[in-house]
Amino acid sequence: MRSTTPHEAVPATTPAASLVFTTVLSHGPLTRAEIARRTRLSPAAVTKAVRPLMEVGYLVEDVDEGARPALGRPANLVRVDAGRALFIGIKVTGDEIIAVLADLCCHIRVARHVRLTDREPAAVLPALTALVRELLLEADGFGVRVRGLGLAVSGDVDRTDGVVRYSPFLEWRDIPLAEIVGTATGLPVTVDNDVRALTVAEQWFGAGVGLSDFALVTVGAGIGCGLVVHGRVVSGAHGVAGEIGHLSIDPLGPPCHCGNNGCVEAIAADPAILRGVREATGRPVTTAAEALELAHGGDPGVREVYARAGEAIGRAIGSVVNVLGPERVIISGEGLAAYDLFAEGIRDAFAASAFGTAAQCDVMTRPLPFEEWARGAAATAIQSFIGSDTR
Amino acid sequence: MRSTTPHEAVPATTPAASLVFTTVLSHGPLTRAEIARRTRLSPAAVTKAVRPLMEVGYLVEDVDEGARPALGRPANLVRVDAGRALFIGIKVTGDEIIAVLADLCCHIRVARHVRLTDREPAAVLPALTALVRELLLEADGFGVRVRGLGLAVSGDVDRTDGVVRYSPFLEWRDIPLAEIVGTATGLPVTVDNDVRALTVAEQWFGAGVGLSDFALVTVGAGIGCGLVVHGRVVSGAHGVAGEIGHLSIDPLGPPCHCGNNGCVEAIAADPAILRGVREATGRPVTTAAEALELAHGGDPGVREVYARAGEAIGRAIGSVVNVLGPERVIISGEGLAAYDLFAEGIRDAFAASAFGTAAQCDVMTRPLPFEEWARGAAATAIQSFIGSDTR
DNA sequence: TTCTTTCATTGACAGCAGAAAAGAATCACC
DNA sequence: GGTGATTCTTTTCTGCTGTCAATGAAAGAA
Repeated sequence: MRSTTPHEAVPATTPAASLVFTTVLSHGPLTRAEIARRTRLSPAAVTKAVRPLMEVGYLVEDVDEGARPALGRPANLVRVDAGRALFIGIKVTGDEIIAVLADLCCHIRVARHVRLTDREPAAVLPALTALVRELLLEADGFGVRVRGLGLAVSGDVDRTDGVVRYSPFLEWRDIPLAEIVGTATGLPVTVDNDVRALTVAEQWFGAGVGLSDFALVTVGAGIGCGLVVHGRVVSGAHGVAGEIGHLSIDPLGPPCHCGNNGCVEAIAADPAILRGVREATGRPVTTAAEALELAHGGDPGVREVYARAGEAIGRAIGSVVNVLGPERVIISGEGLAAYDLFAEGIRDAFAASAFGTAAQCDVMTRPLPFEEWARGAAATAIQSFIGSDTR
Repeated sequence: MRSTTPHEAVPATTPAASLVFTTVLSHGPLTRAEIARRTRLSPAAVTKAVRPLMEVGYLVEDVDEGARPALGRPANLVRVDAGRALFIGIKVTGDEIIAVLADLCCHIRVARHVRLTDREPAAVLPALTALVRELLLEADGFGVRVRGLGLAVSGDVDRTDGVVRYSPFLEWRDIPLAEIVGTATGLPVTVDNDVRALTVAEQWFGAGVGLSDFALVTVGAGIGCGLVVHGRVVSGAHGVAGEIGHLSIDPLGPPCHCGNNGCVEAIAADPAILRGVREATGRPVTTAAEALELAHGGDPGVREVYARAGEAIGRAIGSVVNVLGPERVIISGEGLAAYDLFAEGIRDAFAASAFGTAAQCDVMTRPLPFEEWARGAAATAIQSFIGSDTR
């Protein structure tokens, strides 16, 4: 969360103001009285927090007369003026850069992406800054300033100083990304791990709103997991957390690149599924779409591969639930396209492995458009802009 | 954390005072300047927080002139007057009650235990209150008041309202323990799960001091795990967390009473080890001590049983470390008596299953005297007395 | 002795949030 | 159409907390 340039008009200066702002941001239009109840602040404190935020335009009175009480004076709704500020979110993968321009409510206004031929920082960074400049022009078109830039990178990322410690896909080591991009663009930059960024988006604007403990499981090229405990995203003492992809499910299972056998990723990630499908059918299947087609065509061997994958995911979720007891698990990721094939395996394996009341945990799915990763990056920028406490 | 009676002289009334007090409590004698640095309060704030605490006697000036700076005015050390308050901690198991009288620094002054013949609440509660009265008399002997009573019970315990939801060992359901014992004894009562209580003790007075993320793994009749994330003990949305005993290590492993196969508890808990030893030797071994003797006698089959158990524990720890990335894992519990037999299995399995930098996690052991569980209960009472923020 | 360094305290001050009360806007009822 | 009840919102006042800046205190160094 390094800000390379000071931003002039931070919406929330005091803890109470920040609390009020984030409450309105996450819980839609609210009356002042409702804000007071939710935040446990006094009504007076809410009034005093809301006023300056309205003066600078981040909050507005909602004209819509939605919920009036059965009795008494009608309440005035307060909501965030989404268009008051814009943010850029960027996800850098090994072969492309996805960028979005998002508003204060993290709604995507513009999405762009460019393919990469070279993953060297020297090649990626110019493409990245060019993309940022493009989106800054778009923002000018809206007549709104961009107040922050969030970057999401897979791997070991130190969010506090904005350094990419090691990203296996990009083959980057110790790149001070926040500093580089900050000086190149003049924007306040946040850098975070991609799954954590997605978790932030879910926590503030998605299915994690209002929950203090939940897990986000992503299924796709890899198996990832973002965790929110006590209302805060878990980073781990050494920058690693949520590594459920390398939970070992079956000591006799297929070998994993990590050196173990039967890791979730070695059973349920795209490459593992493709290999399974090739072995089952003998055909040279190379894309997830092809494999999916075969499965939906009814090939029992292929369906069995997906069923096993679902079971592995379900057991991994069961492990997370047993360890942390979250309120909800959100399953997302590109692999969700095959969810109908996973579903039964996940459900059964989860039910079998979750212990006691932990099984009451709500397991749900959530589709993930490809710009969602970049939206997660934008969410971290918004979070930083608001000055929320992420210690 | 229900207090049934208000306590008259809470040491810390303001957040800053509570912070200062807990800092001094955990980090031994400190100079005011050092407190200011650690808490990031201003020196003035420290002075103003310390004074009232000294006036009521919870903090005292330490006469020992320990660390004087190389230059400048020598610093005065401040420390907690351990003897200024006493607390009772009680662990209730299926067949006995263990109780300790502990001072403010959670040092045990007196320990008692009584055996139980009946685990019905109607039989246990009178024995419990009698034990409390005994310890209150002991406290009178010290001339110090008992300021709180902590109870630790295994199973699903709601610490916020002090209700035992379900304790399998005791066969208790929905017992409002805090209320009952509070009215019977007139003391402020806290009730918590036993492993969480032990975790609190470790966090405040043990190997977890100063760490914001660590795990405590207990090995014995069962396999338990207490977690501290973001500086707070994890309770789980449904009151269940740290259930690593039912992580499934091997789908083909021995059946577990939870319905799954190959749970850690079905491999590494005392009953599983005893069964394994019986199968390996054909002898009617019924106690952990006997099994241990056979193993130390060199029986290779028995040693193999312990080695497998160690491996299961190591893999469970690996799972926790992969998911949460704690700074440290503390292994404790009665089963530690066999640690020499577990050690290699734990070490190897942990090293194999921990992914990436998570493997840097410090895994250590800590012996656990039988009163330690009761000490944990006392720690929760101290925490509640101090008014620490455990939300 | 005088300066430097560090620790500790003091008093003034600013800011935040709560309490209480007043004002505002509506409905229900007579 | 008044009047009262009810709920939302704001205002004013007040207390508390923690920071700031200045001061005092206690050593060693020059």
